Amino acid sequence: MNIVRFAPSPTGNVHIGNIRTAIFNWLFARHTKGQFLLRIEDTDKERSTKEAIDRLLECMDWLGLDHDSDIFYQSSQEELHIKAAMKMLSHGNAYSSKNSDNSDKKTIVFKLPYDCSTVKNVREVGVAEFNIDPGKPVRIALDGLKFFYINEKKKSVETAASLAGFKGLKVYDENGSVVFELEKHISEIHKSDCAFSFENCSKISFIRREVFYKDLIKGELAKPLDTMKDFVILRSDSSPIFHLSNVYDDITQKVTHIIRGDDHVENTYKHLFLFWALGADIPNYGHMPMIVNHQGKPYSKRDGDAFVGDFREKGYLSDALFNYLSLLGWSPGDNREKMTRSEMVEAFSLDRVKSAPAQFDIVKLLNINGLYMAELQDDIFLSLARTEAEKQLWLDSSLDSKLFSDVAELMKSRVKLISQVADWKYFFFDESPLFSGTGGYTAELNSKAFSYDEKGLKKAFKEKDSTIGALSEFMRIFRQRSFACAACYESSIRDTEKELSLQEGKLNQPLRIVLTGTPSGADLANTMAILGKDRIINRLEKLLTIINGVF
RNA sequence: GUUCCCAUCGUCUAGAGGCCUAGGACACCAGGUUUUCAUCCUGGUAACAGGGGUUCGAAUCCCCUUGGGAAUACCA
Repeated sequence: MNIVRFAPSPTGNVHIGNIRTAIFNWLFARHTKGQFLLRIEDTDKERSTKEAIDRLLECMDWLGLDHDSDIFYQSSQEELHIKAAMKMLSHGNAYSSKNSDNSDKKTIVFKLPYDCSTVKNVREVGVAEFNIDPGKPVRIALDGLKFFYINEKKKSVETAASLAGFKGLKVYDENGSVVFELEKHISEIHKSDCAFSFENCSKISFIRREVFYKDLIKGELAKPLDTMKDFVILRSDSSPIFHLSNVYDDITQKVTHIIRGDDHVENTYKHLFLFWALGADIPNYGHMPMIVNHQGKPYSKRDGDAFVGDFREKGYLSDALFNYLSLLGWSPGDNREKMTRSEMVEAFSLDRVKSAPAQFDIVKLLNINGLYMAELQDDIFLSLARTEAEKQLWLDSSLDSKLFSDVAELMKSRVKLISQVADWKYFFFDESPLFSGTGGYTAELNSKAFSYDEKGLKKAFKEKDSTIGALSEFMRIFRQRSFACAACYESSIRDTEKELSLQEGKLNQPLRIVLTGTPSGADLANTMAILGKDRIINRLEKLLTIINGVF
C-alpha cells in the first residue's frame, strides 16, 4: 500500500505552495487507495507555534484534506533521532566536528561513505581531472578535500567537497609525479582524523561517482559526489537537523512515496545516503514544480497575500481553490478543468505532473470560483451570503430575512466571489454620503451608506436638464400608482417614456443610477420591486434635490 | 563560482516523430441575446525562446546559446 505524508513545519501561515503539495499528496493517496499521513515538523522550537498548527489544521479541514491515522509530531521523536545519530557516529558513518568558534561544543556530521559498494544509488561515471592552482594548497582531511582549480577562464576557483567524491584520488606535483594517493591513506584518515596538505600541485585525478535516482515527475536525476559535502545532522546543542529527522520519520512512518516541492531535490541526494546509513530502502520520490507569483518569482512564506487562510477570508469556495490549485502543474490530459473531487481523484497521476513552474493567476481562480458559485444550491448560497453580510458589519441580524432572500435570489447569478455581497448595500440602506451634502465622493463613507458611482452619474445626466425633467415627470406618474408586481414598475417607466415621447429604455440608466448608485446591476424592474414604492420616491426626491449641486 | 532543474498563446495547459494549418480554458477584442449590467451564445487576436543537428518528416529526440529558477546553513 502506498503511504504518503504532508510534513509542514508550523512556523507561520500555510501558503498556497505548501497546501498544493498537500493536495497532490492527498490526490495521490486517494487515487491509489493508499494512506495520507500528516506529520508536523515542529523541531524548530523557537519558531513553531500552537497557533500555526491550529491554523494549518483549519485550512486542511476547510479544503477537505483529511488525513489517515493520528497526527505525528516530529518533536516527539527527538530522542530517537539523537540515538540514530550516535549510532551512525559509532558505526563510522559520521564524525564529530569542532565548532568554528573554538568553543568545546561539537556537531555530529554525516560522512558521505567513501566505500559506496553497498550503496545502490551510487555509480561511477569515469575519471575526472582538475588542473590545480600551484600557488594554493591542496588539503585532505576527514572533513573533506579542499583545493583551488583553474577553470576555463583561467581563474582560480576554490572548491571543497566530501572525501567520498574523490575515489582513487591522486595528487600530482608540478613535475607530474604522484605525491598522494587517497586509497592508501583513507583508513588512516578515518581513524585518526589526520590531515595532509600539499603545495605546488599541478593536477588531481579521481574516479567520479554520482548519486542518482528516478524521480516520478522529473525522470532520472543525478549529482556528482565531488560536488557534495558532508553535512551536519546533530547541532552542537545535540538537537537533530531537518535531514536526519525527516528521513528517520519517513522510515518510521513507512512512507513509500515522498511528494514534495522542487526545492527539495538537492536534499534528496543527501537523504538517499541517510536511508542507506539507516539501513532502510529508499522510497519513491516525486518533486513537483513550484508555484510562482505574478512577477514569476517564487512564493515564499513572506508573501503575505498567498496564505490559504486569506483566500478563505476573501470568500473563495474551498472546492474552487482546491480545483484551481490542482490544475497548477497538473492536468487530467483531456480538456476538463472544472472537476469534482472524485473526478480529480480518479484522474490523478504523478506522471501527468509537469516539471515547469506555474504562475498563480488570481483571475482564473476567480473565474473558477464563479463557476462553483453558480451551481451552489439556493439555500446554501443564501446562508453564505447572509454570513458574509453580517461579517461586513453593515448588516445586523435584525434585518428582514424576506428582504435579504429576495435580494440574494435576484443577485445570485452575478456573484463570482461571496464577498461581492458588499455591493448589495443599496438594497438595505437608504443613506448615501451624496445625500448628506458633504461633498459626496470624498466624504468618508459611513459604514451604513451606499455610494454613488461618479462616472455613471455624470454619464446618465449628460443632458442634465432634460433628464431631471424626465425623472420629475416619472415621479409624478409613479406616485399615483400602486404596484403589485415587477411588471407594474416596468410599465410605469414605459408609460412615462411614452408620455414624454422618449425612446423606449431611455429612462433606464438614469433611473438605475439614481436608485442604486451604480450603472450595473440586476434587472431594473425586479430591483425596483424589492426596493418598493416609498423608498424609490424617497431616493428620487433626495437625488433630484441635490443633483444640481453635484456637477 | 559550482551543481542541478526548467522553457508551447499574456496566464494555466494539451501535445510521447506524421493525427499540428499547434487544441482547450482564463483574460482580452468584436458581434448576438438580455430595454442596463452580469450570465449565455457566436466569432476573433494570440505561442512551440534562438541556432545547429538526427530524420523522408521535429513542438516532440540530441547538442549549443539565451533566459528563468533552485541548491550550495548548527532553516525546514
